[in-house]
Amino acid sequence: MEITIQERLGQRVKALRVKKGWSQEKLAELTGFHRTYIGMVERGERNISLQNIFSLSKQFGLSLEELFKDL
Amino acid sequence: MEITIQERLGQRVKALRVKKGWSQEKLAELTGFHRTYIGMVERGERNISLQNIFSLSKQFGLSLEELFKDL
DNA sequence: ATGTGACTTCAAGTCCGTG
DNA sequence: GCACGGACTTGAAGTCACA
Repeated sequence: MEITIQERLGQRVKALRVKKGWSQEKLAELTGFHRTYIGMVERGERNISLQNIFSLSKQFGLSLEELFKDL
Repeated sequence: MEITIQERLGQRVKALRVKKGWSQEKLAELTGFHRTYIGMVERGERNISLQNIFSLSKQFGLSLEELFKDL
């Protein structure tokens, strides 16, 4: 079973979040998303929209290009 | 008025499509999207999802990183 | 060959909770 | 601090007739 693009992005988001020392709740608070949604995104269960991808990348201080680097 | 991220992506998609010599209808056929949907994406009127962004990037033979380069 | 408004449908995204 | 579930509301996906 191939890993999907949303799972790959989810893993990236989780790695970045942990690196920042943030809980899912903290990232939810920073981005304005719901805490359960962050969890679903990290598990690759949600097909996130461009706007929301952009919100996450900004929170991590990354461009979209950087966010998707080697993904 | 700032240009939005979806408008920037739309312009990028259009530029890539034109460079390939494709009409919106041709790109629609290749990606499986509706012709009018392609137009709306190019005009930045749709908040496109990760899956659909990925479908477009594959059609252009680009990685997501490349698609978002300097965007 | 493309722009636009108006749809319907179903997934995105929220909010309550539990172990 | 996180995964998971049920029951919501909102918004993207996808289509069409017409200009």
